[in-house]
Amino acid sequence: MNASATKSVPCDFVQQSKRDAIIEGATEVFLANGYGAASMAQIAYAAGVSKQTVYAHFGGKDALFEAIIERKCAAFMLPMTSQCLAGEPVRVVLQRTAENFIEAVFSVESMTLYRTIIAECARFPELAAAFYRSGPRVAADTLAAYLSEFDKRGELRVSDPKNSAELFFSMLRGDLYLRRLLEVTPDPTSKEMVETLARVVEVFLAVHAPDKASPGSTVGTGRENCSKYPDDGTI
Amino acid sequence: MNASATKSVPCDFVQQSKRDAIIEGATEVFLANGYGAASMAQIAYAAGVSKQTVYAHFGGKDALFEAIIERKCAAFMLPMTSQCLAGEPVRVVLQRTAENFIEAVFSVESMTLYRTIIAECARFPELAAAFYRSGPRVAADTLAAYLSEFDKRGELRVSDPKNSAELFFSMLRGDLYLRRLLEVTPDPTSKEMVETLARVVEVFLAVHAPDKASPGSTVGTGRENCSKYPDDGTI
DNA sequence: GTCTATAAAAGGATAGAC
DNA sequence: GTCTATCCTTTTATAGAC
Repeated sequence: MNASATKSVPCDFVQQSKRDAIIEGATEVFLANGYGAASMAQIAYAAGVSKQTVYAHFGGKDALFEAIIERKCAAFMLPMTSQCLAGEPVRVVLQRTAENFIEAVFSVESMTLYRTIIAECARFPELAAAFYRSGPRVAADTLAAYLSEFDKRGELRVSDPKNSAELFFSMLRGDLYLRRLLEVTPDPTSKEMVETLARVVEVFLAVHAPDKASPGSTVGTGRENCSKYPDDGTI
Repeated sequence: MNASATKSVPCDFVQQSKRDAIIEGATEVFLANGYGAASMAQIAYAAGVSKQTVYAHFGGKDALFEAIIERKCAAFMLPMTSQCLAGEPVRVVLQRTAENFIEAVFSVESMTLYRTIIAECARFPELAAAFYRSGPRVAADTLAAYLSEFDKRGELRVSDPKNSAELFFSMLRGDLYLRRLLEVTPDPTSKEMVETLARVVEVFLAVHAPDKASPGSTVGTGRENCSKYPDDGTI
């Protein structure tokens, strides 16, 4: 009946639990500064707790970083997977997929997460793998499944759905993604992104039109001797 | 006549100068560990000099890092620019450009440089910009110039050479680049890269065939209402 | 110019009180 | 569980001898 319970927090406008506060603060600090430049003192301050509380909950800096990044990776593709496009016509599927992809991938938060993971992929290889699986991989697999359907129904000609899906997302990233990742001016405008998106959809549809040969098949028209390497299939 | 000269190095199998040794050692350590995890002591040891010598030559860690990365950026695109392709037929230009690009960009050294720059692009924004200008930008501009020529001669239909060049390199990077950047298994094989390269050239040629509408032009076939956003050209 | 030795600070992790 | 105070290591940067 009294307030002597060990786990209740009397003041309720603050964080529900210290643990959540730590997660929030650590996310902010790690994504802003990267792993190396983020200090435990800084994280504790941002969370409004003492350093020792951070250690009590997460053990150490490495474990905390892994928990934070894994959490972010899991939430990364929500905009992509929240919408079911089954039954929609080809163009709608491509357009919406592209929009969802851009929304998920071009956001400031995603770019920061991506930079952080790349920066630490030597020290935390498992995080990089988790990111790849929960992000680009699931996006490509999802689109590939749609493409297979369209191929079966004869609405597209897609001999290798996985490859074609990857091609779609590669085109979508394009130079805009690089510029945004490196924070190079001029930063891509919303107009540029919409134009790129539209062009990518058009190119993709043109390449996979049902009456054409699929890009997966080898087209043998004059491909001889263009390489500077010997013709043994390697580089 | 004696060895009292202040600048000569009697033993000639070692580095010609301490400065070169520092550059070499710092490059190695910075690219292996990143900016934060690299220590000046480590760099001095790798260079075979004392810490103070490093400070005497470069002033501090920041200035040393900038010098090292700028140097690497300048040398980054040598494989791409060392070969002149003027006068070659379309397919040869595309194939060679793609091979040179992959050679320059997929090398272990390039990937490491790229990771390091991304990791520090908040702290050293000018380095990121220098990388972009000396790498992706010059590659796209070079290809765009060739594409303009082919368009004039009627061998391709390229309404926006810059955009098409960027599309070409975007397709070329593709999922393979992402996997290599994140060091995700399975690492792309040489065979995969050659196949991707061939497919990209085919797709690019198909999309820019002289008898077809260029992907830059808006194709008005059924593009209405596919977006989930209002139709005002923004996201 | 180059080295050895040292100063000065910051960061990760822990001990012990409550 | 949480906090304050502290330990120990590492790191950047500099002083002074040769």
